[in-house]
Amino acid sequence: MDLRKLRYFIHVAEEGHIGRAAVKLHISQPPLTRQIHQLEEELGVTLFERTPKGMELTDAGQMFLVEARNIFSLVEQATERTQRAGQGMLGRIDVAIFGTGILDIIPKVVLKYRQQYPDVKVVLHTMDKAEQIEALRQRRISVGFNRLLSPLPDISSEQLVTENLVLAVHDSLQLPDEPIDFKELQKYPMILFPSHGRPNFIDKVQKLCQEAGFSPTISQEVDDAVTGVALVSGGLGVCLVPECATNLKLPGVKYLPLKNQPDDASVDLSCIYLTEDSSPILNGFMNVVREFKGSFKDKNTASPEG
Amino acid sequence: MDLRKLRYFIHVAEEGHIGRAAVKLHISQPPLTRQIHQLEEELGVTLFERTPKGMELTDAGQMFLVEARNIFSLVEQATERTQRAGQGMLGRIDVAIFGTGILDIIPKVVLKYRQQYPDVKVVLHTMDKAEQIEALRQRRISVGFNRLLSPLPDISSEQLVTENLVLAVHDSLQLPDEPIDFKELQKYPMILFPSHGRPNFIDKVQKLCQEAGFSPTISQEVDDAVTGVALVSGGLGVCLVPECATNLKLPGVKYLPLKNQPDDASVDLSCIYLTEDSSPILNGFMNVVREFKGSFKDKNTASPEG
DNA sequence: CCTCTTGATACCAATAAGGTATTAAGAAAA
DNA sequence: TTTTCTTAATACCTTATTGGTATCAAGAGG
Repeated sequence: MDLRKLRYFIHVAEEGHIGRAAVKLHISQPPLTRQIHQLEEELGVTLFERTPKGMELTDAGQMFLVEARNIFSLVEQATERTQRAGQGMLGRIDVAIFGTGILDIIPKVVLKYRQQYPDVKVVLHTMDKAEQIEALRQRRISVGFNRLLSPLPDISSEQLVTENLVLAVHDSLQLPDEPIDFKELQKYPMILFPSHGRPNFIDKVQKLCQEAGFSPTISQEVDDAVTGVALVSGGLGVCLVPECATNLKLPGVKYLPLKNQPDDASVDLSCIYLTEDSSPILNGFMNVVREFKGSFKDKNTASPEG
Repeated sequence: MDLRKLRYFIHVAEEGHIGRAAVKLHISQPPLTRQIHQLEEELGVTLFERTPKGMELTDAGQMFLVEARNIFSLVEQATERTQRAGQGMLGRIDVAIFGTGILDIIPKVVLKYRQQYPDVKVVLHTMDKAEQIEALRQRRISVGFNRLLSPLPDISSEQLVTENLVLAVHDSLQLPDEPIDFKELQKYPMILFPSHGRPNFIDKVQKLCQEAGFSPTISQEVDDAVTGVALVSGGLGVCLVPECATNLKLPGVKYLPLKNQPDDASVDLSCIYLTEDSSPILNGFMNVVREFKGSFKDKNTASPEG
């Protein structure tokens, strides 16, 4: 079987005439006759009734015509889909997400990517830092979002944005709606997160407090920012969170900007992927990510308080 | 594009190794390398990552692998279906039916055919004699069942069975459950059918009466046997019907055998088809029809009376 | 009966596929 | 690091397949 024979067969069937089909195929009549004969012999089926007027399809020939057209349409589809996959326009990308990124930045990136690449299926996985790196190396994911990354040889990291920190406080503390001095933090019990995946945001906060000259009173360690703010809402203390967490509204919780904080009182959000991964889908995704680089502070519509 | 290249690609993808794939394909490595390159060039897509360990599919390559397998499965299916169509095992046959044949013989033939050829779709059309002949010539049907056919050059006819005639009478006539003399018919008003498609059963009955030496009293002409027997049930007269019509039970109607009837007091049921039609599906159908030839008198389980 | 059409056949030329020998390059082992 | 092994890639030749030209056989229509 041969796609050439199928193409020839379709033309002969449609023309009902070997000569005319040969003209349309830009070949001469004898080789076309031969190809049709070979096809019939290969199938063991008579596809045409030969009449003095031309070639008429048999029942089996009519069936084969339908099938041959199906095959061609599938071949076309395969070509097109493969080419689109080669351009990163079609396929699937597995993305790992973590922490407060999902409250603002990641959804925007994914939404933009889906608009630009509607035929790529985006699958999101929640993983902590260590899981992301392992999953990248095992190719279970192609890209991950994370914070506070230490450099690795096989994994590239692109910083997406740097976010200021804000303080989640409870109304009962009766704090004014204005920036709060970083040193004031020592007055309040603090909720810290996440409890695993070091070096992490807990280490960062403790380092900042040290730089500011005090040691924080730790009320509670929790797994994630949402839980932390939930505890703030419950009156268990205050909680330092990245600015994007202000999208999280909980009863009695408001977010205060900081003043007089240490210079590095901010967290980055980075995108990580295997350095050697040159797949067009990852490439397309990273191009979208790069469009967002540094643009979040401006675009961020979150009001200073919850 | 070429099915050979697709086959080669699938093997290389499955082996992940050009050398081993070449062995399985019973060719040497260099031409296989070349074919894969040609395929990639044709698609404009890199299908494999070349590593020192072998060939690893890219995302696009993985997509193409799925598509290529689909194409092959479709090619196999096309081959098989066409071959079965060539053997009359797959396809469609349009059959015309008419009159009392549908009460016994035709359903049995169709049932048997469906058992032997389960993948051929049988489409039944109700047509009178003239319509059948026109439809045959226009290829709208492949075969028709009919009675009392006059020979035609382009249409072959095979007699399927010859049926005796029986008389449908109403209980109110108080006739005994035994054969009735043909000449008795002149005593009763007769219902005749069909009113069109001459030469037909009406002509046949009138000829028989003439041979028996009387002229029938015509109570009513109707379109078909079912209507005729329905009128018998209504007490409008008696009705000569083929034996198979005894399967038709209507209130107050019983069927009496005849005695002393003219020698040709019977009707044939024939199968007609285009003489030049040599399609395997018709051939298969006619083979089933021939199995039934002459077997109906024995098999017919109809009791002498309704 | 002749002519015109059709597809089929025979033979040659062009193209494409396959084979052998060899190379370049990266990984693994010394 | 160097050597050796593996891998796919390349160059060159041979074989097979495909297409072209000329011609034929067979029906249909005038």
